[in-house]
Amino acid sequence: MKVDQVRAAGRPRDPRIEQSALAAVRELLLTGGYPAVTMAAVAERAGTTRMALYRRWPALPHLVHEAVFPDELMLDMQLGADLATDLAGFVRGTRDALCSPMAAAAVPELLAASATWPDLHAAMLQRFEGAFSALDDRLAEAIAAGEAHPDARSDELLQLIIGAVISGVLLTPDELDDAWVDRLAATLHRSLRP
Amino acid sequence: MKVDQVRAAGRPRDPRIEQSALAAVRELLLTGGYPAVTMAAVAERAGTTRMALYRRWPALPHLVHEAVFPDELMLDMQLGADLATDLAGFVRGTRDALCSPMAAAAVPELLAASATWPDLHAAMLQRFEGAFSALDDRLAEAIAAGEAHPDARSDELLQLIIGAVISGVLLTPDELDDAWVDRLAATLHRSLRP
DNA sequence: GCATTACGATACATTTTGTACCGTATTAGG
DNA sequence: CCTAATACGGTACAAAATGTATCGTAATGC
Repeated sequence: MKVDQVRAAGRPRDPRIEQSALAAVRELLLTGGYPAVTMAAVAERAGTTRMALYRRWPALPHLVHEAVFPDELMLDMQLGADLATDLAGFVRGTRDALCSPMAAAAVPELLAASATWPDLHAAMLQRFEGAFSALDDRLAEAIAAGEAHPDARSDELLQLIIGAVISGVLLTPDELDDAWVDRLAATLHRSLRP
Repeated sequence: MKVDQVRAAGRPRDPRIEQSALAAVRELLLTGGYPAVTMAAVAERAGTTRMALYRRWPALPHLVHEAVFPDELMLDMQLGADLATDLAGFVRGTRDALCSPMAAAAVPELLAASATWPDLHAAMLQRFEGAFSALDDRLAEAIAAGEAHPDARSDELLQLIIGAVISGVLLTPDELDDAWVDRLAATLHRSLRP
């Protein structure tokens, strides 16, 4: 999958700087929230300079995004149960990914920054690709089994799940407990009935 | 409703400054997006100084919020039809309020700023109070008429509507047409069936 | 008249960003 | 070995934005 990069001439980048910078962002997010994350603060805590950061990321939101969402989302879901259980798993995974203290501190600013940097917008969407295809497969399976009505759309379902989590974390962040997850999953399940 | 303010001593504030400042924010939002809205730019376009703005609003997001959402939301909904139609009206009104060019430019930044200013968070929630109580009444009516199942919750329904619109405007802002509204309303209607 | 507040204008410190150097270090390739 | 290319740390600088302060003047209530 990963192509061999053409070995660039000149001194190679120190790989430890990238790791220490990402770690510094995570620590700053948890201790001081997004306002504490500045290029200067990250560089100082990572033991390097702002120039080394500008070489690696075009702007602060890209660095924050990579620190908070280094991989695809919701890889730990256990699908294969009945539809209601799998839906609850999707909702729980989405909530856990977007409502952790670190994500809650970063997500609103990342969403706002997406208006300025379209590539950041695309990068955030890309993190949901795996979840989306899994949801798409699971919904097709449910439709084939007669457990969901044929007009149900996985993109609309994903939009409802993500939207409920986002509006929840933005508007009522203290109420997103497991009972909330189960209620939302039950509602979505009802919306899929044939 | 409005209490007579105790007439403060000293020179009264020029009411035209407040109006011209709010108008300046709206113009700047439409022409240059949120990055173009700064205290200096607003003051210059409004024909006043930054000091006059700082006297009226504690920070820029409060000024933007008042410019974009001066009143309660969705006062133009026509309820009283069947549940499916009224749900579509709710969804359409929410979409129109949050997806206008001005709102789309301001909402993400306002949501991010809510983390810093809790009063801004409360002010945004307050704009939905009228819509929430209307939705609450309409849902209670539907439950009484047997059109919705008794466990349906209006707060969860509102969260789904707002969330779908927000995730839509953040993730796929070009697909929120009337067909999208109708599909979402139909899905929500299905989720409410007894 | 006096106290109080608003206004326009200006000034100042602070923070953050983005860019630009400099000398030094590390690598690839001739 | 020598050169080109790039990274690194350190520093410097300009620009923008925020927040606070000051000054003389204007408007209002008591």
